[in-house]
Amino acid sequence: MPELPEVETVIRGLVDDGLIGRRVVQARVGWARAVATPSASRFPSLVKGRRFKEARRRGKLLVFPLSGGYTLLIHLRMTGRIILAPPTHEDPPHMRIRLGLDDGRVFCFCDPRKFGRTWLTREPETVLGTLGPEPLDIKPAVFAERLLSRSRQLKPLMLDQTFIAGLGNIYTDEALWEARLHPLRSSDSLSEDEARCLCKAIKKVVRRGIRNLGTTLGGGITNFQLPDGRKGENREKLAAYRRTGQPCLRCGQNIERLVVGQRSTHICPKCQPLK
DNA sequence: AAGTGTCCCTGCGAGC
DNA sequence: TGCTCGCAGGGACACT
Repeated sequence: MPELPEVETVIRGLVDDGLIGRRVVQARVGWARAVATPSASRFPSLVKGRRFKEARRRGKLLVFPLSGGYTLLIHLRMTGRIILAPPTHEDPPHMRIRLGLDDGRVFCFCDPRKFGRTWLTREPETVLGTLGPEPLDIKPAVFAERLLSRSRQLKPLMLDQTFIAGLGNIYTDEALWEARLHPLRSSDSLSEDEARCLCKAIKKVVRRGIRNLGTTLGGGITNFQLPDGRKGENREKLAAYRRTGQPCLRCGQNIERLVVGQRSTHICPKCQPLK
Protein backbone atom coordinates (compact mmCIF):
# COMPACT_ATOMS: atom_id res chain seq x y z
CA MET A 1 0.00 0.00 0.00
CA PRO A 2 1.57 3.22 -1.06
CA GLU A 3 2.15 5.50 1.91
CA LEU A 4 4.52 8.46 2.16
CA PRO A 5 7.78 6.49 1.60
CA GLU A 6 6.36 4.57 -1.34
CA VAL A 7 4.98 7.71 -2.99
CA GLU A 8 8.27 9.53 -2.40
CA THR A 9 10.08 6.58 -3.99
CA VAL A 10 7.79 6.73 -7.02
CA ILE A 11 8.41 10.46 -7.44
CA ARG A 12 12.18 10.06 -7.18
CA GLY A 13 12.07 7.20 -9.66
CA LEU A 14 10.12 9.29 -12.17
CA VAL A 15 12.51 12.22 -11.83
CA ASP A 16 15.52 9.91 -12.19
CA ASP A 17 13.96 8.42 -15.30
CA GLY A 18 13.64 11.81 -16.95
CA LEU A 19 9.93 12.56 -16.72
CA ILE A 20 10.52 16.28 -16.22
CA GLY A 21 10.31 18.19 -19.48
CA ARG A 22 8.44 15.46 -21.32
CA ARG A 23 5.35 16.48 -23.26
CA VAL A 24 2.12 14.50 -23.33
CA VAL A 25 1.34 13.64 -26.94
CA GLN A 26 -1.39 11.08 -26.43
CA ALA A 27 -3.85 10.33 -23.61
CA ARG A 28 -6.41 7.64 -22.95
CA VAL A 29 -8.66 6.86 -20.02
CA GLY A 30 -9.26 3.16 -19.43
CA TRP A 31 -11.61 3.53 -16.46
CA ALA A 32 -13.74 6.64 -16.33
CA ARG A 33 -14.05 6.79 -12.56
CA ALA A 34 -10.28 6.95 -12.18
CA VAL A 35 -10.63 10.61 -13.14
CA ALA A 36 -12.15 12.72 -10.38
CA THR A 37 -11.95 15.95 -12.35
CA PRO A 38 -12.55 16.97 -15.11
CA SER A 39 -14.88 14.44 -16.75
CA ALA A 40 -13.16 11.39 -18.19
CA SER A 41 -14.21 12.48 -21.68
CA ARG A 42 -12.58 15.90 -21.32
CA PHE A 43 -9.41 14.65 -19.63
CA PRO A 44 -7.47 13.50 -22.73
CA SER A 45 -7.81 16.71 -24.73
CA LEU A 46 -7.13 18.80 -21.63
CA VAL A 47 -3.87 17.02 -20.76
CA LYS A 48 -2.54 16.61 -24.29
CA GLY A 49 0.22 19.00 -25.30
CA ARG A 50 1.29 19.82 -21.77
CA ARG A 51 4.77 19.32 -20.37
CA PHE A 52 5.67 17.88 -16.99
CA LYS A 53 7.30 20.86 -15.27
CA GLU A 54 7.90 19.20 -11.94
CA ALA A 55 7.18 16.03 -9.93
CA ARG A 56 6.69 16.23 -6.20
CA ARG A 57 4.82 14.63 -3.33
CA ARG A 58 2.38 15.98 -0.78
CA GLY A 59 1.17 13.43 1.77
CA LYS A 60 0.30 10.36 -0.29
CA LEU A 61 -0.47 12.39 -3.40
CA LEU A 62 1.69 12.57 -6.50
CA VAL A 63 1.72 16.20 -7.69
CA PHE A 64 2.71 17.07 -11.26
CA PRO A 65 2.60 20.76 -12.21
CA LEU A 66 2.15 20.88 -15.98
CA SER A 67 2.64 23.64 -18.48
CA GLY A 68 -0.30 25.93 -19.06
CA GLY A 69 -1.28 26.30 -15.43
CA TYR A 70 -2.74 22.87 -14.84
CA THR A 71 -1.64 20.36 -12.19
CA LEU A 72 -2.06 16.61 -12.46
CA LEU A 73 -2.61 14.95 -9.09
CA ILE A 74 -2.69 11.20 -8.53
CA HIS A 75 -3.67 9.30 -5.41
CA LEU A 76 -2.64 5.65 -5.62
CA ARG A 77 -4.84 4.61 -2.69
CA MET A 78 -4.21 0.93 -2.04
CA THR A 79 -3.09 -0.73 -5.22
CA GLY A 80 -2.33 2.06 -7.66
CA ARG A 81 0.94 1.97 -9.59
CA ILE A 82 2.78 4.26 -11.96
CA ILE A 83 4.62 2.63 -14.80
CA LEU A 84 7.04 4.57 -16.98
CA ALA A 85 8.10 2.31 -19.76
CA PRO A 86 8.77 1.89 -23.47
CA PRO A 87 5.53 1.51 -25.39
CA THR A 88 4.08 -1.95 -25.87
CA HIS A 89 1.36 -2.85 -28.28
CA GLU A 90 -0.73 -3.98 -25.32
CA ASP A 91 -1.74 -1.97 -22.29
CA PRO A 92 -0.32 -3.11 -18.97
CA PRO A 93 -2.83 -4.96 -16.75
CA HIS A 94 -5.48 -2.79 -15.08
CA MET A 95 -4.52 0.31 -17.05
CA ARG A 96 -6.69 3.23 -15.96
CA ILE A 97 -4.90 6.22 -17.52
CA ARG A 98 -2.26 6.13 -20.20
CA LEU A 99 -0.20 9.12 -21.30
CA GLY A 100 2.01 8.80 -24.36
CA LEU A 101 5.13 10.96 -24.03
CA ASP A 102 7.10 12.83 -26.67
CA ASP A 103 10.12 10.56 -26.19
CA GLY A 104 8.06 7.51 -27.13
CA ARG A 105 7.58 6.15 -23.65
CA VAL A 106 4.26 5.72 -21.85
CA PHE A 107 3.28 6.94 -18.42
CA CYS A 108 0.60 4.57 -17.10
CA PHE A 109 -1.55 4.74 -14.00
CA CYS A 110 -2.57 1.16 -13.24
CA ASP A 111 -4.85 0.12 -10.41
CA PRO A 112 -6.34 -3.37 -9.99
CA ARG A 113 -8.84 -2.36 -7.30
CA LYS A 114 -9.91 0.90 -8.89
CA PHE A 115 -9.65 2.92 -5.69
CA GLY A 116 -7.06 5.36 -7.01
CA ARG A 117 -8.05 8.77 -8.33
CA THR A 118 -6.56 11.51 -10.51
CA TRP A 119 -7.32 15.19 -10.79
CA LEU A 120 -6.37 17.63 -13.54
CA THR A 121 -7.01 21.11 -12.23
CA ARG A 122 -5.87 24.71 -12.17
CA GLU A 123 -6.48 24.74 -8.42
CA PRO A 124 -4.51 21.92 -6.80
CA GLU A 125 -5.22 23.45 -3.39
CA THR A 126 -8.78 22.20 -3.61
CA VAL A 127 -7.29 18.70 -3.38
CA LEU A 128 -4.26 19.43 -1.18
CA GLY A 129 -5.75 22.08 1.07
CA THR A 130 -7.07 19.81 3.79
CA LEU A 131 -3.85 17.89 4.32
CA GLY A 132 -2.05 18.16 7.63
CA PRO A 133 1.68 18.87 8.01
CA GLU A 134 4.39 16.73 6.44
CA PRO A 135 5.92 14.25 8.94
CA LEU A 136 9.47 15.08 7.88
CA ASP A 137 8.92 18.83 8.25
CA ILE A 138 7.01 19.13 11.49
CA LYS A 139 8.93 19.99 14.65
CA PRO A 140 8.44 17.66 17.62
CA ALA A 141 7.21 20.51 19.81
CA VAL A 142 4.58 21.51 17.26
CA PHE A 143 3.55 17.91 16.75
CA ALA A 144 3.24 17.44 20.51
CA GLU A 145 1.05 20.51 20.81
CA ARG A 146 -1.20 19.31 17.98
CA LEU A 147 -1.44 15.84 19.49
CA LEU A 148 -2.17 16.94 23.03
CA SER A 149 -4.83 19.42 21.89
CA ARG A 150 -6.92 16.52 20.56
CA SER A 151 -8.62 13.75 22.43
CA ARG A 152 -8.51 10.81 20.06
CA GLN A 153 -7.13 7.31 19.96
CA LEU A 154 -3.55 7.48 18.70
CA LYS A 155 -3.86 5.20 15.72
CA PRO A 156 -6.97 6.70 14.09
CA LEU A 157 -5.50 10.13 14.72
CA MET A 158 -2.22 9.26 13.00
CA LEU A 159 -4.14 7.86 10.03
CA ASP A 160 -6.16 11.07 9.77
CA GLN A 161 -4.59 12.92 6.82
CA THR A 162 -5.79 16.27 8.12
CA PHE A 163 -3.85 15.69 11.33
CA ILE A 164 -0.63 14.55 9.67
CA ALA A 165 -0.22 13.74 5.98
CA GLY A 166 1.21 10.58 4.52
CA LEU A 167 0.97 7.90 7.18
CA GLY A 168 -0.93 4.68 6.50
CA ASN A 169 -1.38 1.41 8.32
CA ILE A 170 2.19 0.16 7.96
CA TYR A 171 4.18 3.17 9.14
CA THR A 172 1.65 4.00 11.86
CA ASP A 173 2.09 0.58 13.44
CA GLU A 174 5.86 0.88 13.06
CA ALA A 175 5.98 4.32 14.65
CA LEU A 176 3.81 3.28 17.59
CA TRP A 177 6.03 0.25 18.18
CA GLU A 178 9.13 2.43 17.95
CA ALA A 179 7.69 4.89 20.47
CA ARG A 180 6.36 2.08 22.71
CA LEU A 181 2.84 3.49 22.64
CA HIS A 182 -0.42 1.55 22.54
CA PRO A 183 -2.61 2.49 19.52
CA LEU A 184 -5.67 2.95 21.74
CA ARG A 185 -4.03 5.45 24.08
CA SER A 186 -5.88 8.74 23.97
CA SER A 187 -3.76 11.48 22.44
CA ASP A 188 -4.30 13.81 25.41
CA SER A 189 -3.09 11.13 27.83
CA LEU A 190 0.47 11.39 26.53
CA SER A 191 3.19 13.25 28.34
CA GLU A 192 5.08 15.93 26.45
CA ASP A 193 8.02 13.53 26.25
CA GLU A 194 5.90 10.69 24.88
CA ALA A 195 4.42 12.98 22.22
CA ARG A 196 7.84 14.20 21.11
CA CYS A 197 9.08 10.63 21.12
CA LEU A 198 6.21 9.63 18.82
CA CYS A 199 7.09 12.45 16.44
CA LYS A 200 10.70 11.31 16.28
CA ALA A 201 9.56 7.70 15.81
CA ILE A 202 7.40 8.74 12.85
CA LYS A 203 10.34 10.53 11.24
CA LYS A 204 12.59 7.56 11.87
CA VAL A 205 10.34 4.91 10.31
CA VAL A 206 9.41 7.17 7.38
CA ARG A 207 13.07 8.01 6.64
CA ARG A 208 13.98 4.33 6.83
CA GLY A 209 11.11 3.48 4.49
CA ILE A 210 12.34 6.01 1.94
CA ARG A 211 15.93 4.82 2.28
CA ASN A 212 14.78 1.26 1.54
CA LEU A 213 12.64 2.33 -1.44
CA GLY A 214 9.37 1.56 0.32
CA THR A 215 7.66 -1.57 1.56
CA THR A 216 6.64 -4.33 -0.85
CA LEU A 217 4.68 -6.98 1.04
CA GLY A 218 4.40 -9.75 -1.53
CA GLY A 219 4.89 -10.57 -5.16
CA GLY A 220 1.34 -10.09 -6.42
CA ILE A 221 -0.07 -7.46 -8.74
CA THR A 222 -1.59 -5.60 -5.78
CA ASN A 223 1.76 -4.96 -4.16
CA PHE A 224 3.95 -1.91 -4.39
CA GLN A 225 6.50 -1.55 -7.18
CA LEU A 226 8.71 1.26 -8.37
CA PRO A 227 7.90 2.80 -11.78
CA ASP A 228 10.62 0.63 -13.30
CA GLY A 229 9.23 -2.56 -11.78
CA ARG A 230 11.63 -2.95 -8.86
CA LYS A 231 10.33 -3.86 -5.40
CA GLY A 232 10.83 -1.93 -2.18
CA GLU A 233 13.18 -3.45 0.36
CA ASN A 234 11.69 -2.18 3.60
CA ARG A 235 9.61 -5.25 4.48
CA GLU A 236 12.45 -7.01 6.27
CA LYS A 237 12.98 -3.87 8.35
CA LEU A 238 9.44 -3.92 9.77
CA ALA A 239 9.24 -4.54 13.51
CA ALA A 240 5.48 -4.87 14.02
CA TYR A 241 3.39 -4.70 10.87
CA ARG A 242 2.21 -8.19 9.81
CA ARG A 243 4.57 -9.84 12.28
CA THR A 244 1.75 -11.43 14.30
CA GLY A 245 3.08 -14.33 16.39
CA GLN A 246 6.71 -13.46 15.76
CA PRO A 247 8.96 -12.29 18.60
CA CYS A 248 9.28 -8.59 19.35
CA LEU A 249 12.70 -7.41 18.21
CA ARG A 250 13.18 -5.64 21.56
CA CYS A 251 11.80 -7.98 24.20
CA GLY A 252 10.99 -11.31 22.53
CA GLN A 253 7.28 -11.23 23.41
CA ASN A 254 5.09 -12.32 20.50
CA ILE A 255 3.60 -9.56 18.37
CA GLU A 256 -0.20 -9.49 18.58
CA ARG A 257 -2.83 -8.39 16.10
CA LEU A 258 -5.86 -6.36 17.09
CA VAL A 259 -8.42 -4.29 15.21
CA VAL A 260 -8.54 -0.54 15.74
CA GLY A 261 -11.01 1.49 13.75
CA GLN A 262 -11.58 -1.39 11.32
CA ARG A 263 -7.84 -1.53 10.61
CA SER A 264 -5.63 -4.45 11.52
CA THR A 265 -3.05 -3.29 14.02
CA HIS A 266 0.12 -4.93 15.29
CA ILE A 267 1.68 -4.35 18.66
CA CYS A 268 4.04 -5.80 21.21
CA PRO A 269 1.81 -6.23 24.28
CA LYS A 270 4.78 -5.93 26.59
CA CYS A 271 6.48 -2.87 25.05
CA GLN A 272 3.20 -1.09 24.26
CA PRO A 273 1.01 -1.45 27.34
CA LEU A 274 -2.42 0.19 27.57
CA LYS A 275 -2.17 1.83 30.95
C1' DA B 1 -15.60 16.60 18.50
C1' DA B 2 -15.01 11.76 18.49
C1' DG B 3 -16.35 7.33 17.15
C1' DT B 4 -18.77 3.82 14.23
C1' DG B 5 -20.42 1.81 10.06
C1' DT B 6 -20.77 1.57 4.98
C1' DC B 7 -19.20 1.86 0.48
C1' DC B 8 -16.05 1.48 -3.24
C1' DC B 9 -13.18 -2.86 -5.65
C1' DT B 10 -10.82 -7.29 -6.79
C1' DG B 11 -6.44 -10.16 -6.00
C1' DC B 12 -5.04 -13.35 -3.04
C1' DG B 13 -4.41 -16.52 0.82
C1' DA B 14 -6.76 -19.79 3.67
C1' DG B 15 -9.51 -23.59 4.02
C1' DC B 16 -11.76 -27.43 2.15
C1' DT C 1 -5.26 -29.32 -8.03
C1' DG C 2 -9.22 -26.48 -8.06
C1' DC C 3 -12.81 -24.40 -5.93
C1' DT C 4 -15.24 -20.93 -2.72
C1' DC C 5 -15.02 -17.47 0.64
C1' DG C 6 -13.78 -13.57 3.14
C1' DC C 7 -10.04 -10.43 4.11
C1' DA C 8 -7.28 -6.40 2.93
C1' DG C 9 -7.45 -1.32 3.07
C1' DG C 10 -7.58 4.85 2.12
C1' DG C 11 -10.74 7.94 2.25
C1' DA C 12 -15.44 9.97 1.71
C1' DC C 13 -19.60 10.10 3.79
C1' DA C 14 -23.65 9.40 6.88
C1' DC C 15 -24.99 8.86 11.28
C1' DT C 16 -24.82 8.62 16.50
